[in-house]
Amino acid sequence: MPPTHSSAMPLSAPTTLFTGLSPAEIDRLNESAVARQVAAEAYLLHQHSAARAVYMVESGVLMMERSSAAGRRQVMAFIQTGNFIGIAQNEFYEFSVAALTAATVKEIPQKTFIELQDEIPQLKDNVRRIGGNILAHALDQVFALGQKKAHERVCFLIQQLHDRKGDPRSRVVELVMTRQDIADYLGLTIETVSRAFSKLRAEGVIEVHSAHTVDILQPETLREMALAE
Amino acid sequence: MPPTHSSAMPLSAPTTLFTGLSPAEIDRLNESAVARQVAAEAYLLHQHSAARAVYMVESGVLMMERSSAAGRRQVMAFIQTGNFIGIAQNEFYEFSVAALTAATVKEIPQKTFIELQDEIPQLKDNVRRIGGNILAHALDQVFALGQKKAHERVCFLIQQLHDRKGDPRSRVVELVMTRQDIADYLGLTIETVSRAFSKLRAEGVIEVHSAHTVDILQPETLREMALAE
DNA sequence: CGATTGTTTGACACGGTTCAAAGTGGGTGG
DNA sequence: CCACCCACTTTGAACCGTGTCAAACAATCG
Repeated sequence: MPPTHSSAMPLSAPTTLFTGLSPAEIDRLNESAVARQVAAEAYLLHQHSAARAVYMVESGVLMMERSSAAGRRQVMAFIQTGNFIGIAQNEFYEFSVAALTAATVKEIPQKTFIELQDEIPQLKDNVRRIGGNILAHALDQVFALGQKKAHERVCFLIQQLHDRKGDPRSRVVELVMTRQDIADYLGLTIETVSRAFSKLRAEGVIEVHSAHTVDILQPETLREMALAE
Repeated sequence: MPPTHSSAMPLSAPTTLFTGLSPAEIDRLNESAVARQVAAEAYLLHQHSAARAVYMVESGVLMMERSSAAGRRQVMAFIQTGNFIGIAQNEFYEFSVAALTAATVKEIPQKTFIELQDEIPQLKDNVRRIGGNILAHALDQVFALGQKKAHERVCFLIQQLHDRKGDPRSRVVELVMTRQDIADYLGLTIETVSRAFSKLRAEGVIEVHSAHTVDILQPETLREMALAE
């Protein structure tokens, strides 16, 4: 049976670049990669700069954002261990990527990366799939911003962060980002985000331990609100 | 010099699957393709169905949409001649595609399409680029829904439709879709969209010939509003 | 322990939605 | 060909959710 909704179904086994690769192939990929450290608050890459590399996140949390000339900022994604950056780019990056925490990434030159795909068919498949997942994520966000109320968008984010953690039984979600980052991700203001958290707490859907840790008390309610059912 | 913003720069020569291909290669692609007619109002494909083919639009206008269990609908894109459908999909379509007008498309089985990319390197590049454009479109929409006011979103759509027409000097834009479609694309209601058109008309930015034809009177103002500068 | 930054809460204003009604246009049948 | 009808669009008025402005509160770091 097909999923009822893309975001309704956490990926059971998320595709990485290494999925299905032989040890030898994994080695080849790793040989082409250079480890890079990114300090908290620092930028990994900037909007409009030439897209020369793709990145795999090894640790830490980063944030993909886009700013207009007027200074309005939209956060496009929060990026965690196992996510990829720059896979579906043309010659220029369409966004900046900043580190929320100290992070380590592996950098592969775009040219090398494209060549490796010709030599490793399975890698090409993985890239295809990851590209599909990235687009699916963007479409989920379009739906959230276009159709959902403030508290539903907050549920959408909490659910998204929860789904990415391996264990579905865990009910604790860490919010590494600030309220401003959340607001800019969901197309809201700080105050509205804060009120949405308070409302969900008052309704008993979540518990807010600190501003950066929430407990999910009613997973089913959260999920419904996140999907806007 | 890099573009100031992805949507600020209409693609000078939009990439098609055929870009840079030899006549023989174009023939091979065409041999694998089956022409299909889609009647106005009919669906080309449905959300959650298995993604078995990719499509090139030859004529007509279609609409990509996603609906939630609650019946809320988000229009993801308006698709015109030269656009592609299903290029960046995984096993299931994440959206439905309906025809606004009678349309003709070429259908290529996904499997064949993937194999052809192995045999025609330039085709692989084209697919990469088209995939990048599709993601860029989605990111533009996220930005619009997250950061822009109603009248700016309407400018965003008008500008987008204008940029896709070949001739940048033409100041006429045809709106094939209904106000409801526009509303669902921009995350607004019919009434708000209608009021936004009236406001832009009152300000002299556009002229509304009929509900489905507008004249751009102040291209510069329109562009600024569309970009939210 | 104070200072600074980030978060929550409150009061009010505004933009967008909702509900209602009038206006417009295209198509059909008389 | 005109008149009617139906669907779509526009406009109006009241309401509500979110944004804005302001202040209290909490947490973090020196």
